[in-house]
Amino acid sequence: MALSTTYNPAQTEEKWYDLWLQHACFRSQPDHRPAYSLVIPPPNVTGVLHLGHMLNNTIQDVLARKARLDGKNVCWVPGTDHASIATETKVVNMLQEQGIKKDDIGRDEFLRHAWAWKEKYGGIILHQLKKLGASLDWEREAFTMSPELSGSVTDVFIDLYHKGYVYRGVRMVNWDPAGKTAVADDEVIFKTVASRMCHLRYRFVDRPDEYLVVATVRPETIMADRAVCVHPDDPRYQHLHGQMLRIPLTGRAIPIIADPFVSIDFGTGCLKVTPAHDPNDYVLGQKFGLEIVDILDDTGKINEKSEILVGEDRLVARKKIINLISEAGDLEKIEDYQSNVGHSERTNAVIEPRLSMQWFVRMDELTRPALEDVLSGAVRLHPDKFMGTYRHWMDNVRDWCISRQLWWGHRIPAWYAPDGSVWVERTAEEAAALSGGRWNAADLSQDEDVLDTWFSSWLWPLTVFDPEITHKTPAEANTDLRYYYPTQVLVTGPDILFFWVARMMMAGRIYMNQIPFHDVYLTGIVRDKQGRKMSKSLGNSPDPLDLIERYGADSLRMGLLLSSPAGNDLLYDEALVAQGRNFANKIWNAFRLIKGWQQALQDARNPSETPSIQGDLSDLHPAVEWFGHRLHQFRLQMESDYAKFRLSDVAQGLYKLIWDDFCSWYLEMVKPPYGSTIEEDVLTATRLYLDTLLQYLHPVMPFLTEELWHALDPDRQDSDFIGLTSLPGRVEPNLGILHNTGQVQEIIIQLRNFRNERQLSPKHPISLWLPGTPHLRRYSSTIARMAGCGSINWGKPEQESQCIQFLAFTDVCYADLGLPQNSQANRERIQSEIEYLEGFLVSVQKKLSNERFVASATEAVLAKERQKEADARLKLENLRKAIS
RNA sequence: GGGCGCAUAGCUCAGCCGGUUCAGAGCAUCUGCCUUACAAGCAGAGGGUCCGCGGUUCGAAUCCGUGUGCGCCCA
Repeated sequence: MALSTTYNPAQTEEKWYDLWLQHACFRSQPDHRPAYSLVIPPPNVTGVLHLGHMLNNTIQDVLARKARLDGKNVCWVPGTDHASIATETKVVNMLQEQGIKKDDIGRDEFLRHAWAWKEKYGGIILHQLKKLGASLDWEREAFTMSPELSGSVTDVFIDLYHKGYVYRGVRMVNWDPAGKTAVADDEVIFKTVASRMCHLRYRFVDRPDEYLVVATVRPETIMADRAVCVHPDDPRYQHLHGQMLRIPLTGRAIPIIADPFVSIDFGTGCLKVTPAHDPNDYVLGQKFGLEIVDILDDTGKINEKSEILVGEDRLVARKKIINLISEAGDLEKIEDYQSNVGHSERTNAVIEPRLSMQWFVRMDELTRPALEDVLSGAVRLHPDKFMGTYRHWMDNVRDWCISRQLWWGHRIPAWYAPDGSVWVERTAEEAAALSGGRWNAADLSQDEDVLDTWFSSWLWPLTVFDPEITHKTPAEANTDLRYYYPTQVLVTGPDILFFWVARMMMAGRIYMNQIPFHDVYLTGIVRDKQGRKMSKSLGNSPDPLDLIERYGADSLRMGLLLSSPAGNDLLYDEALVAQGRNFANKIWNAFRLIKGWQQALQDARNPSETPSIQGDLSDLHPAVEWFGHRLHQFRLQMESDYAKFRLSDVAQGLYKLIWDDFCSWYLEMVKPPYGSTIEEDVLTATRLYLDTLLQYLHPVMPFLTEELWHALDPDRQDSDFIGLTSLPGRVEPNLGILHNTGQVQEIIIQLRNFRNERQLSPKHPISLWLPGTPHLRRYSSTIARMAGCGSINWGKPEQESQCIQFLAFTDVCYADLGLPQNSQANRERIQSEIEYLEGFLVSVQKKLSNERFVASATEAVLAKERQKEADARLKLENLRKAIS
């Protein structure tokens, strides 16, 4: 059977994923093994699969598969998020295309449409992750609005209400006049917009010829002004405190107040205070007991309280009022101005700060443990540079507005009686009961609003395991939750560190009195080569499924991982995926080579049945012994990288271990001379090494490794899986052996270099003189073959002047290139090396003779310096001997 | 305006507790190779005043201050 020279991922990937599912490889149930659990950040049901998902889920899959190889009971929970506002917008738009308006069909009918939409499109993005190889436990798939999870959201609202954490109050919220809903702070996008700064004259009540000039970009709100504020230290206005001004047009009298909030040098130093329409003004209003007058309705139109321009949209009113003020002679001037204006993430409407009755969660007490868990290291952020930002946010957190004027979501379980009293319970009946018989269920009407989506997803790591935990004590948690909680690690983006991660920590403390995860791995954002975010409108986002089809999932995973240290943005370039593909191909060809050796051996005689090495390892090719220790050494490094979540280093390490150490060195070293077959024990060792490499690589490239692991040993059945094997124990490498082979490599590299410099053909024979150390003698035929040496001799050549000398570590070697030797040039080369070493030696000795250095440096540093000194001395001695 | 972070080879980055055989990796570039696994490959090479300035230190890419530039979050 001739194997293709290139690896074909398409043929293998689907086969293995199906087999993995058939044999429930990713299924997890509590047992005696240690648990390793992680919950997927649930993608929105409206989401479109993009490279960010690929990166995020590759990382999770790598961690999950590595934990399986470590013998852990791995449970990776899949699921989706109902994404209240995004989904509602989508469904509204869909209905609009059919000529249906949300308000015409009513809540129940609308929700029927929404559920139908969710059933049709909701799971697509999640299940596309199968193509990536994601080892999720599909039997645990969850949805934030499933009956079970919805029940817990309602419970939490009721519970926190009765505990006093949830309250209803008038607050300044971000009002989206197009969506007619309050939106959260994080759903507001600030854009720089060209606007106009209007300087208006506010005339004094008792002397209409005099006025103060107030600068504002929102002249349409002057009717709601209730004061003009100046800085108490501003000398221009100090004598005016307490005097009265008239608002232009309406003529209403308002006081001049003084507060240090106002910046003296901004505008004219006079700030109009509009408590109903600006968050800062609201605070001032509270402080000074100002009346709150809201002149906008919920669609952003001016209402009757304004007295003028009633019914106009606020943006239209702004233009009109400028003319009116100008006609009244109260317009001082207009300047162009750049202002930051909040826009709704969903509708793009200009956000209005607006006072309204909303539900809130009091945050002060809840943030404290969530902050302490991070500061104490109970929850570790990777990379930890985000701790500063995290702390700042937690120290300045405001109460959380959790009500949304939408239908798609968890409806707030609050019931209003005709007298306006509120009863918070699951059903109208329970609410009536709570009222102590004052009201019947029929008297009560439920709150029209739904809860913020984060108010459900903050329960995610709890309720995917036990949806009833919210009305139980931690000790009463079900087996799953007790076994899997806290989860090991959460992989998500830093942009939702607060909105989601911090809140999960709060919920975890409340309901399990435990952190929800030990580690938080924050991924970067995938950007294009120019550093721009991937976006649909730019069209710079490649289709991940198309990439998988063309390059294979393994290649995509490897490519993404190679270039994405934790927390750093990833500048995506298709060349990365191609690099992954080339790597897959490299391994494939290494496999072909070994398979070829095996075939040749089989043709010659029957290979042994059991893959175990018969003789003493040291009798075999020295490279066999070396690579074993190289694997041990790598293993320790890999474990340390995993422990520090340095997955990019894991991937890079594997890349170099396989490409350089295994393919370029090991396989070339043990390659049998042309025409002869390989030694059986060497072949066996090589197959075992490849087996181990496949195991190490499996978390990163699951499909390829599964395929080759089976192909390498025909005894393996379709029901055996590399992902279910266990990594071997860790062994300390023998550094002496690694050092010795390193010297061999050094010699070969130097000779290749001489050859390249002089443009000598690989066939051009070189004679070599090496120190007769045992390891060099064992490697002599290998060196001869790999460096293209006709002969290898020991010691010093007789015809020294014919040769060039070079250092391999501390030993001097001689090579006769068979060319007329320019001994002068050679001498100079050695001489300059000696000079460098002498300089180096002096600097080391200076250090070692410096009392302050010896006194303050650690023992390890001192030992290192002494070793440097000894090495340099030895080299110098050898070099001087060589040219004397 | 406030807070946080970043600035190392053409590009993307690594350099942990300060110690000079550590200035490194991958990619890209250049040179030579169709060498019996792989041209999606093989063998080599070049390339950096570690953003500027000042300080601490026996010693600074690494610590401190400051300036500049960039990014993110908040107002």
